Amino acid sequence: MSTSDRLIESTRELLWERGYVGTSPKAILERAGAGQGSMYHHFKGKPDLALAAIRRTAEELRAGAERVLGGPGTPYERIEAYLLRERDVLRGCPVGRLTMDPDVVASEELRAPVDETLDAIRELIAGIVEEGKEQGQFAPSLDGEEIAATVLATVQGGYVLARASGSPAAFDAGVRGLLSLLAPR
Amino acid sequence: MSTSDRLIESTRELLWERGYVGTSPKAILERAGAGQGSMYHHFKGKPDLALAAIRRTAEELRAGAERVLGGPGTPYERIEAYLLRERDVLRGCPVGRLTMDPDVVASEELRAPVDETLDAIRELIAGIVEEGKEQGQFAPSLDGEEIAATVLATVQGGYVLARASGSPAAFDAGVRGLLSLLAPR
DNA sequence: GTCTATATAAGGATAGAC
DNA sequence: GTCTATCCTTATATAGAC
Repeated sequence: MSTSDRLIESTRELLWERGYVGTSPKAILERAGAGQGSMYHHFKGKPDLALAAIRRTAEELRAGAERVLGGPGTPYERIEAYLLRERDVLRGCPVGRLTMDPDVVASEELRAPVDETLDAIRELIAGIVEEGKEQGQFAPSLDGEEIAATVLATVQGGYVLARASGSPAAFDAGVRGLLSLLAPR
Repeated sequence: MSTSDRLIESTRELLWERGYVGTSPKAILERAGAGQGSMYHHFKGKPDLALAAIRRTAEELRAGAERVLGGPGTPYERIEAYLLRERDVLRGCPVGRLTMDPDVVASEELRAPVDETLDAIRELIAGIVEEGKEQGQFAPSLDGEEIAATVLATVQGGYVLARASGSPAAFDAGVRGLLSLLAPR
């Protein structure tokens, strides 16, 4: 792995663990085993490196979600698979957590990949819900976009509850509750 | 307002805006219009002051939620009132956001009020759902604890989606989606 | 109780040698 | 491309005057 790659990977880890504000160039360099010079040679500075890291993380998250949501099964089963997917619950969402970072939200550039990723996943789910409505699996009264927002929010909020309590139980409970509401009878 | 109170209030604001990691004593002092000495006279340091601020914020949030959830109406109506309650969506939840703060989660003391508050609200909602089941307003197959987690998660995750997109729309969509799933027919 | 030094470390970046 | 040296600012805390 190139030095540039190691820098990006270290930044990704730290952004996930400590967020943008809580991540210092020094910590990144130590984790990557690189010196100051390397970082400022490959990147303009902390925001530039963070942008590269965020883009890579966002891309990965999106690809994973597309894989699960695009899998086999009925619309309900695909949403179920997404919700029950294996997750490192207590670590939270590496993309969603960035929305609590004031400097990320304040930067049009840093926020863009976060927004686009969550939006893309939302659209995917919305399409699946509409599909389920056509097939009679979901009530016609449901709105695809709204349910998609509910699904994503339950996941993102589940991380919050889990981290507050220090246990994944609350995340699982929220997901089960949502599935019980969505379940085709 | 006493100096001690001004320090706590300034800290509350900053914790909400920038989180624990992103809040410096210096910023607190400037906002409170106090000097270094005052802060270290009234509090042992940043963690101690933050604890006082978090406790006050948590207490307020809990009281507000209890007021809305304990209001008049059927179980569904009370949950609806909670979900549709006026919120400063783009600012996010002053308590929930702390779960993304590594230093808060790492501290048993700082995390406790966060956990207790969210848990208390969860229990309140769970009780209301059980009540609704008895009254036949909610399906007997629903689990109060699970639905409560879903409701809270939708709110907490709604903030994430809203902040990602820079608009409250996603929060509102998630809430409407959840209400459409919960709606007694 | 509050203020103004003062202190040590860390944050973030640049310069220039190799 | 990478390293070390250096720089200025901020973070967090202590000391001691008023």
